[in-house]
Amino acid sequence: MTSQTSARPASSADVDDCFPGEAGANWLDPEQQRLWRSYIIGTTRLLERLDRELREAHGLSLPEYEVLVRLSEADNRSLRMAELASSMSHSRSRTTHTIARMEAAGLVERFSCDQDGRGRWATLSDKGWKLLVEAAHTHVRGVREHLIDQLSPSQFATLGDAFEEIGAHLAPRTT
Amino acid sequence: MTSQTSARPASSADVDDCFPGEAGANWLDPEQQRLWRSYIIGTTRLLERLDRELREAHGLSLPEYEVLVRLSEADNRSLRMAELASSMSHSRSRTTHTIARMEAAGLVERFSCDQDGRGRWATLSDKGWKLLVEAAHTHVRGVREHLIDQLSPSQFATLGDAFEEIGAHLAPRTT
DNA sequence: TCCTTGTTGTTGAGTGTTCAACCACTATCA
DNA sequence: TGATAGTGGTTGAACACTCAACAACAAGGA
Repeated sequence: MTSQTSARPASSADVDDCFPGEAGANWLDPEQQRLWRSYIIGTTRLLERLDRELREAHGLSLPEYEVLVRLSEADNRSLRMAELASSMSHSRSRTTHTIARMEAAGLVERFSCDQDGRGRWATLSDKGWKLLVEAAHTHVRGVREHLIDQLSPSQFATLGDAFEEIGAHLAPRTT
Repeated sequence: MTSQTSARPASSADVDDCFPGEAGANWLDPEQQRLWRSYIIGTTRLLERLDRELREAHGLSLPEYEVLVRLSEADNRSLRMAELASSMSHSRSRTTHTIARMEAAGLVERFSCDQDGRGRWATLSDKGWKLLVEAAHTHVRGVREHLIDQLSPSQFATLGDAFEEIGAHLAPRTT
């Protein structure tokens, strides 16, 4: 294993020579670096694991699962493509491709929109609903086991609230 | 915008009929659902933003930047491929592809290993070092602006420690 | 020595995402 | 009504990642 520092390009002796006069460059201190790196590694592993478990048990990726969840919550189990995209913070293009695949798999259907000739509805099919009902067990168990059960309730609450603020601060994309 | 619930497949009236006798299925409660979804959205936006800022300013993705950081910290600015992979929790295959691209761009070099005929060293080139020195400013500014400055110090510390535990609990892959 | 097993790293095919361009349509303003 | 700008959604190519298979070598025992 390697050392746990980061962000500042290096820690060896000759480094200061390579950042001449940049003492005021406001680097992360070692503790901040450690926390940041823990976050990156932890998130990488967590999302990878949840994705893998869904795939192996149900042939569903984590983003696909999220699509099913959002459609299931919507009126008539339907959402406009743009709504669906922004609710997940995905690009329109990505959403189109994802829904196209899921439609080919029979999990969702698409319908043109009467009120707005440009729009399209994505609707959860019965097959999609049934798959969601099954996959939800796997997903929830994973979130508990790998995330919630690893933390104290207050840790988990702090974590969620923190990302609430972070997400709110980062304006949604428009691509 | 849509409602903020999740994980449990739906919230409409007929849902309980669809989960017969599963009151004991241990779903996430509404607050847990909210926290979980905040995390997913926040993380999606944060990583996407940091990646975009690096790309636009330096033509470098966030994973590529992390490669540069790790190599810069290592003795002789070099790491074995497997070490590099595991330090980022990436697969060997992914690391091979990433390094191949970065080698083509002149940012790293690869050398066979004398002690172990199977092994290879990835080494940071001068060009890679120079790019890292530049990109570090962008990256650190982004981490501060979008993450650290949005949180209190104790929130940030809690977040980092939480993911330390989460990451530790999830065994590294072997693929 | 030979055989077996495990490790390191690469490869190419398949899959998912991004990006830029585009068409169809709506909204606004004159 | 016509012109213009903006929005919703799709497309295809380029790019990044996963997965399974593989080649080369190491390690250890018979």
